[in-house]
Amino acid sequence: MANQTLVRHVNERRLLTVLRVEGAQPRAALARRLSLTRAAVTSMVDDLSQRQLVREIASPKGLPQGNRDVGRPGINVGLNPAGAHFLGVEIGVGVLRFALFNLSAEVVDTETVPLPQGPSPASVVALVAKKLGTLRDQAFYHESIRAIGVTVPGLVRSDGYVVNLPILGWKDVNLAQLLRLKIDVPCYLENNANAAAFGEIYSTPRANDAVVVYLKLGTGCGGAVIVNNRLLRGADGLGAEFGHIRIESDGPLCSCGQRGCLETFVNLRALQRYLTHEDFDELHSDLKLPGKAAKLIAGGDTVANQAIDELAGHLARGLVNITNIFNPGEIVLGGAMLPILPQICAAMAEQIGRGIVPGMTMPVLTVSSLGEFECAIGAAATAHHEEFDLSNVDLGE
Amino acid sequence: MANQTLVRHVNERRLLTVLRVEGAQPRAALARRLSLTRAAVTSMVDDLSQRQLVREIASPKGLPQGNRDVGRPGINVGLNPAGAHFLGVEIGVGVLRFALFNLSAEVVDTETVPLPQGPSPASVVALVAKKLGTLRDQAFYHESIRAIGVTVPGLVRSDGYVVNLPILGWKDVNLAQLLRLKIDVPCYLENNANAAAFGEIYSTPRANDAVVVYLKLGTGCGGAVIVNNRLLRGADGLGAEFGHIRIESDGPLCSCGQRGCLETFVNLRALQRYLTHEDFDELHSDLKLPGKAAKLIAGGDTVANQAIDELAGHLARGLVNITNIFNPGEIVLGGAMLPILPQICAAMAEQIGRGIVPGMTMPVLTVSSLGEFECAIGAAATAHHEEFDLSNVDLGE
DNA sequence: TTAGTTTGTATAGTATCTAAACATATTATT
DNA sequence: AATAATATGTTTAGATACTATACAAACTAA
Repeated sequence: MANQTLVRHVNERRLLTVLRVEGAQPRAALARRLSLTRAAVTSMVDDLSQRQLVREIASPKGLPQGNRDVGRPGINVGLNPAGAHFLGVEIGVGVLRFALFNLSAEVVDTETVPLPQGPSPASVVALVAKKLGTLRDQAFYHESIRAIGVTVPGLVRSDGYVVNLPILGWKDVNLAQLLRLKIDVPCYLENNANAAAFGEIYSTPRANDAVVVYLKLGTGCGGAVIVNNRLLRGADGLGAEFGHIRIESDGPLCSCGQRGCLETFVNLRALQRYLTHEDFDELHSDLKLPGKAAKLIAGGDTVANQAIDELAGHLARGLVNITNIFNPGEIVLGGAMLPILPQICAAMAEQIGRGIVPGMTMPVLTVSSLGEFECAIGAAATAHHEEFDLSNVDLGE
Repeated sequence: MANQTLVRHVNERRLLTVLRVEGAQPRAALARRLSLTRAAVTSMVDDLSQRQLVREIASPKGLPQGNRDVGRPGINVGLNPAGAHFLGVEIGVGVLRFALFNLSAEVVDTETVPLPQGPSPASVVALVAKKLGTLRDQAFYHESIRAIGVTVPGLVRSDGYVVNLPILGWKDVNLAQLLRLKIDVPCYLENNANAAAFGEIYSTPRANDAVVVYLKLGTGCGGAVIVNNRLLRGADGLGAEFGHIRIESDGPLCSCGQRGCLETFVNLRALQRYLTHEDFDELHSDLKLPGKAAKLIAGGDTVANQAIDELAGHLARGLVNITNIFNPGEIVLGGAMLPILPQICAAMAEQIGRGIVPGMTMPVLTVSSLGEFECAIGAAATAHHEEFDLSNVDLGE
C-alpha cells in the first residue's frame, strides 16, 4: 500500500502515538507537533472520534501557543482509553498470567490462573479463549478487545511455531495457528523476554532513537534489544540469546551443550550456589530466593553481599560484551531476581565502565518497572503496537 | 512530511530500488511488482525520465505477463546509469581510495592516492574536493555527482565527529562539517567496517529481512550488522565492536585496556605470531602476510595450516557469541585477511555449528566479494542509499 | 469596548492514487 | 488474410487527503 490512504494511516498512527506518549492536547498543538495544518488534524480527529479512539476532554483547559494566556483556548483532544483493549497473556511454568491494556497502554486488569504440569497447547488456548469470553461478557469490554498478545518462555519462530519448549513439554507447536482458530481477533506471538522488554519501553516511552538492551534474570538469562522502538530479530526470529554468551573457556555445562555460558553463572540456581556454597538441582530453583537474599542484604549479611558481588561480577563481563556490541544508551534488568537487581546494578557499574571501548558512553543501568506481570504486560504492548503504533507502519518493500 | 508527496516519494524509491535490484522491466511488470496501477507507473516513469534517472531500453524486449508470448510487448524501463553518480572515499592509513558509483550501483572508476603520515583533516578534505573537481571536469560527470560518502578507520559519532583516530593522529575532529564547508553536495560519514558491510549488501542485494553480520579482519577486527537493509547503530552511533568481545578471562593486553579481547587473538599481528611463534610489533604488521600464508597453504605447509586453525578457533568462539546474539542468516568476512578467509571459514564451520543454541539455523559463512576497494565502495553505497534507497525513507516520528 | 491573538472549521485548490475505457501491438485461430 | 484474444501503455474521471486561505468563535489586554 502506497497510495493516499498510506498518508492518513501514517498520520493517524503518528497522532495516536503522540497522544499516548505526550497526553491530551488541543488540535492546534497536535498540528504543530505533527507538522500538519489544523484542518488536517480536525479531519483526523473527526474520524478517530467517530471510531471511539479519541475524544475531547473538557479540562484541564488547553492553553494557547507560547506562554501567554491570550487567544481562544483549545479543547484538549486525548485518547479514549476505553475505545480499544488488548489482552496480554503470559504462558509461564505452572501459571497463566493475563494483563489487559486499554488504548492508553494502561493496565486495567490482571489475573493469574494456575496451569497443570505439562499442559497441552490446546488446553492453554482454551483458557485464553475463556478469558476473552469472560471479559466480553462485561458490557464495558464487549466490543473493544482488538487484539491478543501471547508470550511463551522460549523461542518463537517468525512463522508462529514454538520450536522447543522443554519446560512445558512442547516441541514444534504451531501456536499461532491454534490461537487463530479459536480466537476471532488478531493474535501476536512473542518470546517472553522480548515482550517484557517491549512492555518496559511502552510503559515508560524512551526517545525514538533509543537503543535499549533488556535482560531477564531468573531461572535462565534471556534478553532482548530494542532499536527505533522495534525489537531486534534474527533470521529465524530468534536472537539476543544473551544467556549463551560464553564468558569462560570452561565452566558448568549449560543446557545448550556448551561450557562457560553466561547463563550458567547468572541464574537462580547459581545464586543459591553463591549463597550456600552447595549446588542444588535446577528444578528446585526457588523463585522466592531473590526476596530472601534482599532481606539478608538489608540486614547487612556478608555472605549475601558476597554472593551478589559474585553474580554481578559474572554478569558484568557479559554486559561489557553486550555493550560493546550494541552501544546501548540503557540496560534494563528484569525477571525473578527483581528484589536484588538494584544491588546487582550497583555492583556492576564500575566494572562495566572499565570494560567498554574508549569513547563509548556508559549505558544507564535501570531496573524494570513492571514487576510480576511484565511479560503479560509486554504481550499486551505487543498487540497494541501491532494495531496502533507508528513504528509498525510497513511501506511494503 | 506525511502528505501526498510522501506517497510519490515512497513509490519512487520503491521503483528505483526494484529497478536496481531486479533490472529493467516494462511498466506493466513494475505495476504488478509494486501493487500499483499501470497509470501510476506511467506517471512516475515520465517524471523520473525527465530527471534523467530512468530511460526506456529498446532490447531485450520485455515479455508480457505469464509465459505466453501473446499481447503487446512491453518496453523495458531501466535505470539510466549515468543519471547520477556517487563518490566513495576511504580515508585509510597512508592511502586515500576513491570509488565512483553510478545510479545502478556499479563501480565505474577507482583511484588510489598516497597520503602522508599523520595527514591533517583539512588536507584530506582538500584532496577529496580536488578529486570531485577532476571528475566534474569530464563532461560525463559534470552535473551528475549527487553525493559523497566518506569512511574513516574508527568511530564516527552520529553528530559527524570523528572521536578518536589514533592511527591518523585525529581526535575530536568535526569531519562532517569540514567536508560540508568545502564540498557542495551532501556528504555522509561512516565507519569503515560499517561501510564495507553496506557495500557488500548493496553490491549483492540480500532479502529485505536478511540479517547479515560483517567482520573486517585486518590489523584490527571491526564489525557491522545489517538488519532490514540498514546498519545497526548504537546510542553514540557506535556499536558492533566485535573486536572487543572478551573470549578469554586472560590474554594479551588489548588497546582498549582489557585482556582477552577477540581482537588480540584475531588480527595480522596474531597471525604472524601463530605462523612464526614470535611476537612482532603491531606497527610492523605485514599487509601482505595473508597472501603469503595462502601460498604456503596451497603448498600444503603444515605450520601455516596450524596457524589458520589456531586463528579460526579463536574467531569461531567470538562468532558463536555473535551468532547467538544476532541469529544472522549470513556472516560475511572481509578485510586484509582476504586471501586466507576461505580457509578460515572452512576451519570454523563445525565449531560454530556446535556452539550455537539449539533450534537456531547455522549462518552461512561467506567471503566479501569487493576486495581492496570495499570501504570506498561501501562509502559510495552509503551515499547512494541516503539519496535513493527505499529503506531510508523517514516517516518523521 | 476595541484590538489582538489563537483555535477550530469551511472552502477551494493540489497532488497522486485507482478504476475504467481505449488505442496499440503482438500472437493465435479461423 | 481476417478476426479474436491478450497484454501494454495512455487517457480521463473520480476518490482521498493534504495545503492554503478565509473566517467565525473565544479568549486576554489595553
